[in-house]
Amino acid sequence: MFDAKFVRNNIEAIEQMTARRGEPFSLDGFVQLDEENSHLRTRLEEIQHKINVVSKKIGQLKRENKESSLLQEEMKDVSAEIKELKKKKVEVEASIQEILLRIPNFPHASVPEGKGEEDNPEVKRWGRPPEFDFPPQAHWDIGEKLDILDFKRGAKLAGARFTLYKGLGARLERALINFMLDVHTREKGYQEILPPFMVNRATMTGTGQLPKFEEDLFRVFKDENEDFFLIPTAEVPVTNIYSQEILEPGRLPVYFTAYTPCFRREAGSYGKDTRGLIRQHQFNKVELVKLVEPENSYQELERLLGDAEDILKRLDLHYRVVTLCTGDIGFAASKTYDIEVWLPGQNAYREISSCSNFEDFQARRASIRYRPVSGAKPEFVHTLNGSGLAVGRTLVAILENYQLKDGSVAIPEVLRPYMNGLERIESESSTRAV
RNA sequence: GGAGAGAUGGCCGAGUCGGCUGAAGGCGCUCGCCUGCUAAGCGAGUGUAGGGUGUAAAGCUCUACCGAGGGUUCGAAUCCCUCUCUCUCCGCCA
Repeated sequence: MFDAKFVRNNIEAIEQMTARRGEPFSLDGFVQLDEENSHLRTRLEEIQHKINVVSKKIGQLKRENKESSLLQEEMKDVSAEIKELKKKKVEVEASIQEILLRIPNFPHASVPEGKGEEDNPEVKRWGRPPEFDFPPQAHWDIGEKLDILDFKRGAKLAGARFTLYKGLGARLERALINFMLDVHTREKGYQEILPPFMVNRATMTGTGQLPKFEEDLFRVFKDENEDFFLIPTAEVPVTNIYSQEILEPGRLPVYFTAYTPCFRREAGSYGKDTRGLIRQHQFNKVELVKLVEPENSYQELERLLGDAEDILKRLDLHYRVVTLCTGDIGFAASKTYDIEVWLPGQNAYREISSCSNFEDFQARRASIRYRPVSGAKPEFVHTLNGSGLAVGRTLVAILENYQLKDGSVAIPEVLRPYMNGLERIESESSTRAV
Protein backbone atom coordinates (compact mmCIF):
# COMPACT_ATOMS: atom_id res chain seq x y z
CA MET A 1 0.00 0.00 0.00
CA PHE A 2 1.14 3.51 -0.70
CA ASP A 3 0.55 6.38 1.66
CA ALA A 4 -1.78 9.17 0.68
CA LYS A 5 1.03 11.65 0.19
CA PHE A 6 2.79 9.42 -2.29
CA VAL A 7 -0.40 8.82 -4.23
CA ARG A 8 -1.19 12.54 -4.25
CA ASN A 9 2.16 13.24 -5.87
CA ASN A 10 2.07 10.34 -8.32
CA ILE A 11 -1.46 10.24 -9.64
CA GLU A 12 -0.49 9.81 -13.26
CA ALA A 13 2.27 7.31 -12.68
CA ILE A 14 -0.10 5.12 -10.67
CA GLU A 15 -2.88 5.28 -13.22
CA GLN A 16 -0.43 4.36 -15.97
CA MET A 17 0.88 1.50 -13.88
CA THR A 18 -2.57 0.04 -13.31
CA ALA A 19 -3.19 0.24 -17.04
CA ARG A 20 0.03 -1.67 -17.72
CA ARG A 21 -1.23 -4.32 -15.34
CA GLY A 22 -4.35 -4.57 -17.45
CA GLU A 23 -6.71 -3.21 -14.79
CA PRO A 24 -7.00 0.55 -15.22
CA PHE A 25 -7.82 2.28 -11.97
CA SER A 26 -9.00 5.88 -11.84
CA LEU A 27 -7.87 8.03 -8.93
CA ASP A 28 -10.41 10.82 -9.48
CA GLY A 29 -12.28 9.72 -6.38
CA PHE A 30 -9.11 9.78 -4.38
CA VAL A 31 -8.17 13.28 -5.48
CA GLN A 32 -11.53 14.63 -4.47
CA LEU A 33 -11.57 12.94 -1.09
CA ASP A 34 -7.99 13.91 -0.43
CA GLU A 35 -8.77 17.58 -0.97
CA GLU A 36 -11.79 17.40 1.24
CA ASN A 37 -9.73 15.74 3.89
CA SER A 38 -7.14 18.48 3.74
CA HIS A 39 -9.76 21.17 4.28
CA LEU A 40 -11.26 19.25 7.15
CA ARG A 41 -7.90 18.82 8.78
CA THR A 42 -7.04 22.50 8.60
CA ARG A 43 -10.35 23.54 10.05
CA LEU A 44 -10.25 20.85 12.70
CA GLU A 45 -6.80 21.79 13.88
CA GLU A 46 -7.74 25.43 14.12
CA ILE A 47 -10.70 24.68 16.30
CA GLN A 48 -8.90 22.13 18.38
CA HIS A 49 -6.17 24.64 19.03
CA LYS A 50 -8.71 27.15 20.20
CA ILE A 51 -10.32 24.65 22.52
CA ASN A 52 -6.97 23.70 23.98
CA VAL A 53 -6.02 27.32 24.63
CA VAL A 54 -9.32 28.33 26.18
CA SER A 55 -9.57 25.18 28.26
CA LYS A 56 -6.18 25.90 29.70
CA LYS A 57 -7.30 29.37 30.50
CA ILE A 58 -10.41 28.06 32.26
CA GLY A 59 -8.29 25.73 34.30
CA GLN A 60 -6.11 28.63 35.32
CA LEU A 61 -9.10 30.76 36.33
CA LYS A 62 -10.52 27.89 38.38
CA ARG A 63 -7.29 27.45 40.24
CA GLU A 64 -7.33 31.12 41.09
CA ASN A 65 -10.97 30.81 42.14
CA LYS A 66 -12.08 33.25 39.47
CA GLU A 67 -15.22 33.24 37.38
CA SER A 68 -15.06 31.14 34.20
CA SER A 69 -18.64 30.25 33.31
CA LEU A 70 -18.77 32.79 30.47
CA LEU A 71 -15.88 31.15 28.68
CA GLN A 72 -17.36 27.75 29.30
CA GLU A 73 -20.66 28.73 27.72
CA GLU A 74 -18.83 30.07 24.72
CA MET A 75 -16.91 26.85 24.25
CA LYS A 76 -20.00 24.68 24.21
CA ASP A 77 -20.80 25.63 20.63
CA VAL A 78 -17.25 25.16 19.50
CA SER A 79 -17.21 21.78 21.11
CA ALA A 80 -20.35 20.78 19.28
CA GLU A 81 -18.97 21.87 15.94
CA ILE A 82 -15.80 19.89 16.33
CA LYS A 83 -17.77 16.74 16.98
CA GLU A 84 -19.41 17.02 13.57
CA LEU A 85 -16.12 17.73 11.84
CA LYS A 86 -14.43 14.78 13.48
CA LYS A 87 -17.17 12.46 12.39
CA LYS A 88 -16.94 13.71 8.84
CA LYS A 89 -13.19 13.34 8.81
CA VAL A 90 -13.34 9.74 9.99
CA GLU A 91 -15.70 8.96 7.13
CA VAL A 92 -13.55 10.66 4.54
CA GLU A 93 -10.42 8.96 5.81
CA ALA A 94 -12.08 5.55 5.71
CA SER A 95 -13.02 6.13 2.09
CA ILE A 96 -9.48 7.17 1.26
CA GLN A 97 -8.10 4.12 3.02
CA GLU A 98 -10.47 1.91 1.08
CA ILE A 99 -9.07 3.28 -2.17
CA LEU A 100 -5.45 3.06 -1.07
CA LEU A 101 -5.85 -0.60 -0.12
CA ARG A 102 -6.98 -1.40 -3.65
CA ILE A 103 -4.07 0.18 -5.52
CA PRO A 104 -1.70 -2.53 -6.72
CA ASN A 105 2.08 -2.42 -6.40
CA PHE A 106 4.45 -1.00 -9.02
CA PRO A 107 6.12 -3.69 -11.11
CA HIS A 108 9.92 -3.43 -11.01
CA ALA A 109 11.65 -1.85 -14.02
CA SER A 110 12.92 -5.27 -15.11
CA VAL A 111 9.40 -6.70 -15.37
CA PRO A 112 8.50 -7.21 -19.04
CA GLU A 113 5.39 -5.70 -20.59
CA GLY A 114 2.68 -8.17 -21.43
CA LYS A 115 -1.00 -8.92 -21.39
CA GLY A 116 -1.09 -12.32 -19.74
CA GLU A 117 0.47 -15.68 -19.10
CA GLU A 118 1.47 -16.14 -22.75
CA ASP A 119 3.78 -13.12 -22.54
CA ASN A 120 5.87 -14.38 -19.62
CA PRO A 121 9.41 -14.77 -20.94
CA GLU A 122 11.37 -17.88 -20.06
CA VAL A 123 14.45 -17.13 -18.00
CA LYS A 124 16.02 -20.54 -17.79
CA ARG A 125 15.53 -24.26 -18.13
CA TRP A 126 17.08 -27.01 -16.03
CA GLY A 127 17.47 -30.68 -16.83
CA ARG A 128 15.51 -32.40 -19.53
CA PRO A 129 12.20 -34.22 -19.77
CA PRO A 130 12.41 -37.95 -19.10
CA GLU A 131 11.94 -40.22 -22.10
CA PHE A 132 9.47 -43.05 -21.96
CA ASP A 133 9.19 -46.12 -24.13
CA PHE A 134 5.51 -46.22 -23.27
CA PRO A 135 2.81 -43.53 -23.20
CA PRO A 136 3.19 -41.77 -19.83
CA GLN A 137 0.05 -41.67 -17.72
CA ALA A 138 -1.45 -38.81 -15.82
CA HIS A 139 -0.90 -38.81 -12.07
CA TRP A 140 -4.57 -39.42 -11.34
CA ASP A 141 -4.44 -42.71 -13.18
CA ILE A 142 -1.15 -43.69 -11.58
CA GLY A 143 -2.38 -42.68 -8.14
CA GLU A 144 -5.65 -44.53 -8.39
CA LYS A 145 -4.10 -47.70 -9.77
CA LEU A 146 -1.57 -47.76 -6.97
CA ASP A 147 -4.38 -46.94 -4.54
CA ILE A 148 -2.44 -44.08 -3.00
CA LEU A 149 -4.77 -41.30 -4.17
CA ASP A 150 -8.54 -41.58 -3.74
CA PHE A 151 -10.38 -38.83 -5.56
CA LYS A 152 -13.81 -40.38 -5.26
CA ARG A 153 -13.75 -40.66 -1.52
CA GLY A 154 -12.17 -37.26 -1.17
CA ALA A 155 -15.15 -35.87 -3.05
CA LYS A 156 -17.53 -37.90 -0.90
CA LEU A 157 -16.03 -36.56 2.31
CA ALA A 158 -15.80 -32.93 1.34
CA GLY A 159 -16.63 -32.32 -2.30
CA ALA A 160 -14.91 -31.58 -5.56
CA ARG A 161 -11.26 -30.51 -5.33
CA PHE A 162 -10.61 -32.54 -2.20
CA THR A 163 -8.50 -35.66 -2.28
CA LEU A 164 -7.79 -38.49 0.12
CA TYR A 165 -4.16 -39.64 0.27
CA LYS A 166 -3.68 -43.22 1.35
CA GLY A 167 -0.82 -45.41 2.49
CA LEU A 168 2.38 -44.63 0.64
CA GLY A 169 0.72 -41.65 -0.99
CA ALA A 170 0.21 -40.03 2.39
CA ARG A 171 3.68 -41.15 3.34
CA LEU A 172 5.23 -39.64 0.22
CA GLU A 173 3.51 -36.32 0.86
CA ARG A 174 4.86 -36.30 4.41
CA ALA A 175 8.31 -37.30 3.15
CA LEU A 176 8.31 -34.35 0.78
CA ILE A 177 7.32 -31.94 3.53
CA ASN A 178 10.08 -33.18 5.80
CA PHE A 179 12.65 -33.25 3.03
CA MET A 180 11.91 -29.66 2.02
CA LEU A 181 11.89 -28.35 5.58
CA ASP A 182 15.13 -30.16 6.36
CA VAL A 183 16.92 -28.67 3.36
CA HIS A 184 15.73 -25.15 4.10
CA THR A 185 16.41 -25.24 7.83
CA ARG A 186 19.64 -27.23 7.90
CA GLU A 187 21.33 -25.95 4.78
CA LYS A 188 19.84 -22.59 3.84
CA GLY A 189 19.46 -20.86 7.17
CA TYR A 190 15.69 -20.60 7.36
CA GLN A 191 13.98 -20.80 10.74
CA GLU A 192 11.07 -23.20 10.89
CA ILE A 193 7.68 -21.77 11.79
CA LEU A 194 4.40 -23.53 12.43
CA PRO A 195 1.85 -20.72 12.27
CA PRO A 196 -1.90 -20.55 12.83
CA PHE A 197 -3.82 -21.89 9.83
CA MET A 198 -6.56 -19.32 10.38
CA VAL A 199 -5.95 -15.61 10.72
CA ASN A 200 -7.94 -12.46 11.26
CA ARG A 201 -8.90 -9.75 8.81
CA ALA A 202 -6.00 -7.46 9.70
CA THR A 203 -3.45 -10.14 8.93
CA MET A 204 -5.09 -10.91 5.60
CA THR A 205 -5.01 -7.21 4.78
CA GLY A 206 -1.32 -6.94 5.68
CA THR A 207 -0.16 -9.21 2.89
CA GLY A 208 -2.72 -7.91 0.39
CA GLN A 209 -5.31 -10.72 0.14
CA LEU A 210 -7.90 -8.33 1.55
CA PRO A 211 -9.88 -6.33 0.77
CA LYS A 212 -9.69 -7.14 -2.92
CA PHE A 213 -9.65 -10.93 -2.99
CA GLU A 214 -12.12 -11.94 -0.33
CA GLU A 215 -13.99 -14.20 -2.74
CA ASP A 216 -10.88 -16.39 -3.07
CA LEU A 217 -10.80 -17.13 0.66
CA PHE A 218 -12.59 -19.51 2.98
CA ARG A 219 -14.15 -17.71 5.89
CA VAL A 220 -14.84 -19.32 9.23
CA PHE A 221 -17.36 -17.83 11.62
CA LYS A 222 -16.68 -17.87 15.32
CA ASP A 223 -19.59 -15.76 16.48
CA GLU A 224 -21.34 -12.68 15.24
CA ASN A 225 -18.45 -10.43 16.25
CA GLU A 226 -15.52 -12.43 15.03
CA ASP A 227 -14.51 -14.45 12.04
CA PHE A 228 -11.34 -15.97 10.67
CA PHE A 229 -9.99 -16.73 7.26
CA LEU A 230 -8.29 -19.99 6.38
CA ILE A 231 -4.86 -19.11 5.07
CA PRO A 232 -4.45 -19.45 1.29
CA THR A 233 -0.66 -19.64 1.85
CA ALA A 234 1.74 -19.55 4.79
CA GLU A 235 2.93 -16.23 3.40
CA VAL A 236 0.04 -14.62 5.24
CA PRO A 237 0.74 -15.55 8.87
CA VAL A 238 4.50 -15.74 8.45
CA THR A 239 5.03 -12.38 6.75
CA ASN A 240 2.86 -10.79 9.42
CA ILE A 241 4.87 -12.19 12.32
CA TYR A 242 6.52 -8.82 12.91
CA SER A 243 3.59 -6.63 11.87
CA GLN A 244 3.26 -3.44 13.90
CA GLU A 245 6.83 -3.93 15.12
CA ILE A 246 10.19 -2.28 14.70
CA LEU A 247 13.15 -4.62 14.31
CA GLU A 248 16.27 -3.41 16.04
CA PRO A 249 19.60 -3.13 14.19
CA GLY A 250 21.16 -6.48 13.37
CA ARG A 251 17.88 -8.39 13.22
CA LEU A 252 17.72 -8.43 9.44
CA PRO A 253 17.67 -10.44 7.33
CA VAL A 254 14.99 -12.75 8.70
CA TYR A 255 14.48 -16.07 6.89
CA PHE A 256 11.46 -18.21 7.73
CA THR A 257 10.19 -21.46 6.32
CA ALA A 258 6.83 -22.97 7.17
CA TYR A 259 4.82 -25.99 6.23
CA THR A 260 1.08 -25.35 6.19
CA PRO A 261 -1.98 -26.58 4.43
CA CYS A 262 -3.39 -23.88 2.13
CA PHE A 263 -7.06 -23.25 1.49
CA ARG A 264 -8.43 -21.62 -1.63
CA ARG A 265 -11.92 -21.12 -2.91
CA GLU A 266 -10.78 -21.28 -6.53
CA ALA A 267 -13.75 -19.15 -7.43
CA GLY A 268 -13.80 -18.50 -11.15
CA SER A 269 -11.76 -21.55 -12.06
CA TYR A 270 -14.73 -23.77 -12.82
CA GLY A 271 -13.87 -26.34 -15.39
CA LYS A 272 -10.13 -25.78 -14.98
CA ASP A 273 -7.97 -28.68 -13.85
CA THR A 274 -10.96 -30.60 -12.66
CA ARG A 275 -9.07 -33.87 -12.54
CA GLY A 276 -6.24 -34.75 -10.26
CA LEU A 277 -4.28 -32.91 -7.62
CA ILE A 278 -3.34 -29.80 -9.55
CA ARG A 279 -6.06 -27.51 -8.31
CA GLN A 280 -7.45 -28.29 -4.86
CA HIS A 281 -9.36 -26.41 -2.20
CA GLN A 282 -6.83 -27.71 0.29
CA PHE A 283 -3.20 -28.45 -0.47
CA ASN A 284 0.11 -28.58 1.32
CA LYS A 285 2.92 -26.17 0.78
CA VAL A 286 6.30 -25.41 2.26
CA GLU A 287 6.79 -21.67 2.09
CA LEU A 288 9.87 -19.46 2.25
CA VAL A 289 9.56 -15.93 3.62
CA LYS A 290 12.23 -13.26 3.92
CA LEU A 291 12.30 -9.86 5.57
CA VAL A 292 15.31 -7.93 4.34
CA GLU A 293 16.85 -4.49 4.02
CA PRO A 294 15.64 -2.71 0.88
CA GLU A 295 19.03 -2.50 -0.81
CA ASN A 296 19.41 -6.29 -0.77
CA SER A 297 15.96 -7.35 -1.80
CA TYR A 298 16.57 -8.17 -5.46
CA GLN A 299 19.69 -10.11 -4.65
CA GLU A 300 17.62 -11.93 -2.02
CA LEU A 301 14.96 -12.70 -4.61
CA GLU A 302 17.52 -14.47 -6.79
CA ARG A 303 18.69 -16.50 -3.80
CA LEU A 304 15.13 -17.33 -2.82
CA LEU A 305 14.47 -18.57 -6.33
CA GLY A 306 17.68 -20.61 -6.12
CA ASP A 307 16.56 -22.20 -2.83
CA ALA A 308 13.26 -23.25 -4.39
CA GLU A 309 14.98 -24.53 -7.55
CA ASP A 310 17.37 -26.54 -5.46
CA ILE A 311 14.56 -28.75 -4.21
CA LEU A 312 13.63 -29.63 -7.80
CA LYS A 313 17.27 -30.23 -8.71
CA ARG A 314 17.70 -32.64 -5.84
CA LEU A 315 14.56 -34.45 -6.90
CA ASP A 316 15.94 -34.42 -10.43
CA LEU A 317 12.79 -32.92 -11.90
CA HIS A 318 13.00 -30.96 -15.12
CA TYR A 319 11.71 -27.39 -14.87
CA ARG A 320 11.81 -23.92 -16.36
CA VAL A 321 11.62 -20.46 -14.84
CA VAL A 322 9.55 -17.60 -16.24
CA THR A 323 9.28 -13.96 -15.24
CA LEU A 324 5.71 -12.81 -14.81
CA CYS A 325 4.91 -9.93 -17.13
CA THR A 326 3.02 -6.78 -16.14
CA GLY A 327 -0.30 -8.33 -17.13
CA ASP A 328 0.17 -11.50 -15.08
CA ILE A 329 2.01 -10.38 -11.95
CA GLY A 330 0.16 -10.44 -8.63
CA PHE A 331 -1.47 -7.48 -6.93
CA ALA A 332 1.17 -6.98 -4.24
CA ALA A 333 4.30 -8.08 -6.08
CA SER A 334 7.01 -5.95 -7.69
CA LYS A 335 8.60 -8.89 -9.41
CA THR A 336 7.75 -12.55 -9.60
CA TYR A 337 9.45 -15.64 -10.98
CA ASP A 338 7.37 -18.74 -11.49
CA ILE A 339 9.02 -22.11 -11.51
CA GLU A 340 7.21 -24.54 -13.77
CA VAL A 341 7.87 -28.24 -13.46
CA TRP A 342 7.59 -30.61 -16.38
CA LEU A 343 4.62 -32.98 -16.18
CA PRO A 344 4.88 -35.74 -18.81
CA GLY A 345 1.34 -36.92 -18.08
CA GLN A 346 -0.01 -33.55 -19.22
CA ASN A 347 2.77 -32.86 -21.67
CA ALA A 348 3.08 -29.43 -20.10
CA TYR A 349 4.97 -27.23 -17.66
CA ARG A 350 2.94 -26.39 -14.56
CA GLU A 351 3.62 -23.85 -11.85
CA ILE A 352 5.13 -25.40 -8.77
CA SER A 353 6.57 -22.30 -7.12
CA SER A 354 6.11 -18.58 -7.29
CA CYS A 355 8.87 -16.37 -5.90
CA SER A 356 8.19 -12.69 -5.39
CA ASN A 357 9.71 -9.51 -4.08
CA PHE A 358 7.04 -7.20 -2.69
CA GLU A 359 9.50 -4.45 -1.84
CA ASP A 360 7.86 -2.36 0.90
CA PHE A 361 4.28 -2.88 -0.30
CA GLN A 362 3.32 -5.46 2.29
CA ALA A 363 5.56 -3.90 4.92
CA ARG A 364 3.56 -0.68 4.65
CA ARG A 365 0.26 -2.47 5.00
CA ALA A 366 1.41 -4.56 7.92
CA SER A 367 3.74 -1.87 9.30
CA ILE A 368 6.89 -3.97 9.50
CA ARG A 369 9.84 -1.71 10.08
CA TYR A 370 13.48 -1.90 11.08
CA ARG A 371 16.07 0.49 12.43
CA PRO A 372 19.10 0.57 10.11
CA VAL A 373 21.38 1.66 12.96
CA SER A 374 20.82 2.36 16.62
CA GLY A 375 18.84 5.55 17.11
CA ALA A 376 18.00 5.94 13.43
CA LYS A 377 14.52 6.47 12.06
CA PRO A 378 12.58 3.25 11.39
CA GLU A 379 12.27 2.23 7.73
CA PHE A 380 10.00 -0.28 6.07
CA VAL A 381 11.57 -3.66 5.38
CA HIS A 382 11.24 -5.42 2.06
CA THR A 383 9.32 -8.69 2.12
CA LEU A 384 9.74 -11.67 -0.16
CA ASN A 385 8.26 -15.09 -0.36
CA GLY A 386 8.24 -18.16 -2.51
CA SER A 387 6.94 -21.66 -2.47
CA GLY A 388 9.64 -24.11 -1.64
CA LEU A 389 7.63 -25.97 -2.93
CA ALA A 390 3.96 -26.70 -3.47
CA VAL A 391 3.94 -30.21 -2.03
CA GLY A 392 0.93 -31.69 -3.82
CA ARG A 393 2.20 -30.61 -7.20
CA THR A 394 5.63 -31.97 -6.37
CA LEU A 395 4.02 -35.31 -5.65
CA VAL A 396 2.26 -35.06 -8.99
CA ALA A 397 5.60 -34.37 -10.68
CA ILE A 398 7.20 -37.37 -9.01
CA LEU A 399 4.37 -39.71 -9.99
CA GLU A 400 4.44 -38.56 -13.59
CA ASN A 401 8.19 -38.25 -14.07
CA TYR A 402 9.22 -41.34 -12.12
CA GLN A 403 6.53 -43.68 -13.43
CA LEU A 404 7.64 -47.03 -14.79
CA LYS A 405 6.21 -49.20 -17.47
CA ASP A 406 4.63 -51.64 -15.01
CA GLY A 407 2.63 -48.88 -13.37
CA SER A 408 4.90 -48.55 -10.35
CA VAL A 409 6.74 -45.36 -9.43
CA ALA A 410 10.38 -45.05 -8.44
CA ILE A 411 11.14 -42.97 -5.38
CA PRO A 412 13.75 -40.26 -5.91
CA GLU A 413 17.02 -41.05 -4.16
CA VAL A 414 16.85 -38.08 -1.76
CA LEU A 415 13.43 -39.13 -0.47
CA ARG A 416 14.30 -42.73 0.31
CA PRO A 417 15.63 -41.97 3.80
CA TYR A 418 12.21 -40.44 4.47
CA MET A 419 10.42 -43.53 3.11
CA ASN A 420 12.11 -46.12 5.22
CA GLY A 421 14.54 -46.87 2.41
CA LEU A 422 11.76 -47.77 0.00
CA GLU A 423 12.80 -47.54 -3.66
CA ARG A 424 9.51 -48.02 -5.48
CA ILE A 425 5.82 -47.67 -4.91
CA GLU A 426 3.97 -50.66 -6.29
CA SER A 427 0.39 -51.69 -5.85
CA GLU A 428 1.13 -54.49 -3.36
CA SER A 429 3.15 -52.32 -1.05
CA SER A 430 0.38 -49.76 -0.82
CA THR A 431 -2.44 -52.21 -0.16
CA ARG A 432 -0.43 -53.61 2.70
CA ALA A 433 -0.16 -50.15 4.19
CA VAL A 434 -3.85 -49.43 4.30
C1' G B 1 -17.83 -21.12 30.96
C1' G B 2 -17.36 -18.55 36.28
C1' A B 3 -14.43 -15.09 39.75
C1' G B 4 -10.64 -11.53 40.16
C1' A B 5 -6.12 -8.41 38.69
C1' G B 6 -3.88 -5.65 35.04
C1' A B 7 -2.63 -2.94 30.07
C1' U B 8 1.31 4.26 30.54
C1' G B 9 7.27 6.24 26.21
C1' G B 10 13.06 1.23 24.03
C1' C B 11 12.51 -1.13 29.18
C1' C B 12 10.99 -0.54 34.49
C1' G B 13 7.67 2.53 36.84
C1' A B 14 4.70 7.22 39.11
C1' G B 15 0.34 9.75 37.98
C1' U B 16 -3.24 13.12 43.94
C1' C B 17 -10.57 15.05 44.50
C1' G B 18 -10.42 15.48 35.82
C1' G B 19 -7.00 21.27 34.27
C1' C B 20 -0.14 23.75 35.03
C1' U B 21 1.65 15.82 32.37
C1' G B 22 3.71 14.08 25.94
C1' A B 23 3.54 12.48 30.51
C1' A B 24 7.66 12.52 37.41
C1' G B 25 11.66 9.11 38.66
C1' G B 26 14.98 5.26 37.23
C1' C B 27 17.41 2.15 33.51
C1' G B 28 19.07 2.01 28.65
C1' C B 29 20.79 4.75 24.43
C1' U B 30 23.27 9.19 21.83
C1' C B 31 26.50 13.41 22.04
C1' G B 32 29.90 16.38 24.91
C1' C B 33 33.19 17.05 29.34
C1' C B 34 36.43 14.80 32.80
C1' U B 35 39.78 10.76 34.34
C1' G B 36 46.97 7.98 31.59
C1' C B 37 42.94 2.29 29.55
C1' U B 38 38.31 0.24 31.90
C1' A B 39 34.78 1.53 35.58
C1' A B 40 32.78 5.61 38.06
C1' G B 41 31.48 10.92 37.62
C1' C B 42 29.40 15.56 35.32
C1' G B 43 26.36 18.12 31.47
C1' A B 44 22.90 18.01 27.41
C1' G B 45 19.70 15.22 24.54
C1' U B 46 16.62 10.96 23.60
C1' G B 47 8.73 8.49 20.99
C1' U B 48 5.55 8.05 16.60
C1' A B 49 2.41 10.06 12.85
C1' G B 50 0.36 14.17 10.30
C1' G B 51 -0.12 19.58 9.08
C1' G B 52 1.94 24.76 8.64
C1' U B 53 6.49 27.69 7.83
C1' G B 54 11.23 27.07 5.33
C1' U B 55 14.84 26.30 -1.67
C1' A B 56 16.39 22.07 1.39
C1' A B 57 18.50 20.22 5.99
C1' A B 58 18.14 22.29 10.72
C1' G B 59 14.81 25.05 13.36
C1' C B 60 10.16 27.04 14.85
C1' U B 61 5.00 25.94 15.35
C1' C B 62 0.23 23.32 15.44
C1' U B 63 -2.71 18.59 15.85
C1' A B 64 -3.23 13.53 17.37
C1' C B 65 -1.62 9.34 20.21
C1' C B 66 -1.05 6.80 27.93
C1' G B 67 -4.38 -1.45 24.94
C1' A B 68 -8.83 -0.39 21.07
C1' G B 69 -13.50 2.00 20.29
C1' G B 70 -17.40 5.05 22.15
C1' G B 71 -19.50 8.49 26.00
C1' U B 72 -19.62 12.56 29.87
C1' U B 73 -17.10 17.56 30.10
C1' C B 74 -15.18 24.07 28.39
C1' G B 75 -11.17 20.35 29.33
C1' A B 76 -9.89 13.05 30.24
C1' A B 77 -3.93 8.93 31.05
C1' U B 78 -7.30 10.26 35.06
C1' C B 79 -14.80 9.45 35.38
C1' C B 80 -18.56 6.00 32.63
C1' C B 81 -19.70 2.04 28.85
C1' U B 82 -18.19 -1.78 25.24
C1' C B 83 -14.37 -4.71 23.29
C1' U B 84 -9.37 -6.98 22.88
C1' C B 85 -5.18 -8.95 25.11
C1' U B 86 -2.18 -10.64 29.45
C1' C B 87 -1.97 -12.83 34.39
C1' U B 88 -4.18 -15.65 38.82
C1' C B 89 -7.96 -19.03 40.74
C1' C B 90 -12.21 -22.53 39.70
C1' G B 91 -14.71 -25.59 36.00
C1' C B 92 -14.24 -28.18 31.32
C1' C B 93 -11.09 -30.20 27.68
C1' A B 94 -7.14 -32.58 23.17
